[in-house]
Amino acid sequence: MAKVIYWFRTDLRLHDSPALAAALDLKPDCLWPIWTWDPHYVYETRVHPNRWQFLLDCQNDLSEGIQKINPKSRLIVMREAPTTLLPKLFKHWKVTHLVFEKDVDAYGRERDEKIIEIAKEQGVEVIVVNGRTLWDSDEVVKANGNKPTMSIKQLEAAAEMLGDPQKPIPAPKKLPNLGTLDVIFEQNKPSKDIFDKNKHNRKSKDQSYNQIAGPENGFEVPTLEELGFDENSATTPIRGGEGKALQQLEKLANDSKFIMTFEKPKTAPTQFDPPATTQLSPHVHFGSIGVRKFYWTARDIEEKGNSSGPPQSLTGQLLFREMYFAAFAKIGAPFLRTEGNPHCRYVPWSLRSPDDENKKANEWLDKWAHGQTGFPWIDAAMRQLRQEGWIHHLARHAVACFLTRGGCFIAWERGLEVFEELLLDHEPACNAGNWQWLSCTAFYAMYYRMYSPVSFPQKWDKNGDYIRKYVPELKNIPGKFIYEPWKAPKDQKPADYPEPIFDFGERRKICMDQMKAAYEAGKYGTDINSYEKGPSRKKQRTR
DNA sequence: ACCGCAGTTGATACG
DNA sequence: TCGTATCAACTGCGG
Repeated sequence: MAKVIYWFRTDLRLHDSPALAAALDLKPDCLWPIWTWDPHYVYETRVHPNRWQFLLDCQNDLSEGIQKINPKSRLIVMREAPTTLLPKLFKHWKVTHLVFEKDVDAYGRERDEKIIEIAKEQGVEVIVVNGRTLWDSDEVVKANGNKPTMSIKQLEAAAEMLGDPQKPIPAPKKLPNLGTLDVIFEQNKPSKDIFDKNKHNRKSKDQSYNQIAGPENGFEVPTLEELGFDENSATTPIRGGEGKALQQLEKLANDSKFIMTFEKPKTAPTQFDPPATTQLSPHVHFGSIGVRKFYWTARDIEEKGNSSGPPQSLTGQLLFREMYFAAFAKIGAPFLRTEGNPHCRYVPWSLRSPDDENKKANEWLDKWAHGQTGFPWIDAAMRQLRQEGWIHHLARHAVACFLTRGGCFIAWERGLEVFEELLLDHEPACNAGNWQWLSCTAFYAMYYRMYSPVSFPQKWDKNGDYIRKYVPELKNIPGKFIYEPWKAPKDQKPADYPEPIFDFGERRKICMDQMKAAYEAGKYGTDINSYEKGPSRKKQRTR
């Protein structure tokens, strides 16, 4: 008689879930679909209200989806950290099995190892199933000679060895009833001195831990109000939920021309109505779309036509995600920073530490983060990001290059933190990997290829319609000045738009020279304690 | 080993 | 006003 907890994390869906299928294979007597409301996410991760809203959408939709299959079940949200909560549930609810989807995120792995150990002690069987990625990232690493995948070629070669990803499976038709929901134990509240990284976004104190089963005592999904956010704080039109995700995917599947001709570098970052790419990334992050479902939908159509294929095609984009997951899986927590990361080049950026008191650099960072640099293309992208939680991939390239090697020369980790807060699709592996790519510290090396904040966007948007939408101060400026308003004559220059923070041409040269010097020094994140005088990595390397 | 090539660019010169 | 060639000059990869 199996009594099973299915632990939902970043797999907020019923379709294409090999882990949920494994739980149902146990033919459970009862099954608890549980979400643990973890202080690590609530306080220790930067999350904008836009992303909270998306997550709550996903949870509400999932709970409804479960109830549609079995009206006597629903998503059970319990407000406590999993490492203290699950052992109590095991004991008091007489749980026999715990099932969840595999996670290779540095925090996730540590959390899951603890849980697995405790479960073993209590005689609870744990079943972990790969589902978040197309291939188990640990298997990818093994197939890559036990090394992190640092190029798309390496990922493709490893994937070739592992064979095609599994085909997606349909949602279950039946779900078991819930077991007991008696809470005959104390709630462990988050420590009082835990640092709340989201305090600046809250109107009032977070109330989500008041009761373990929520304010209605029904294990319900929390609300933005409970989290202390103003009701108008979620400004994005992009909403979550498996239902929405499947609709979006179906629309995509019916547009085979879009899929067959898709080449990421050719899509326009300035296009906004509708955007030039699928906007499925937040669903991929929260698991409201299954990555296998997405992959096979795209691949079947790519193969029927004359698609360019990976890496530029739609499936290619998912392969980049696999590459970053496998790199993170192997490198672990140091992948999220330069320090201690043997694969990340050391560059003497400004603000290498968040407490660095470089006044000018801090001012530039702040203006960059809030879309006030005086470069309309950069500001438009950063304002769209803050407002909507999503910008096109190439816009991310442009603003990331601008903050790091192509303008401000500020440490990529400072930009990563801003993206962590604002992106709906924030995925630690992809975010860190892309910041390393754009700052030319790993994955990519052509630092002399620099995005111009003036000429790059003009390839797609000569008139600057994108700027006019997101930087309303410039709505009526003539097209020939829209990317360079500082060149406009006084009477045509809007008074409420800032002057540029620097002369881009000058900064371009300074950054390029510094990057050249950093490449010649050849030091990496593991040289960080000795980088002023330590031996050059270039000379040590035997290749 | 060595060589040539290609990779999510920009500025300029040319017909 | 275009499209295209060229240079700048790093790595990983394949022949």
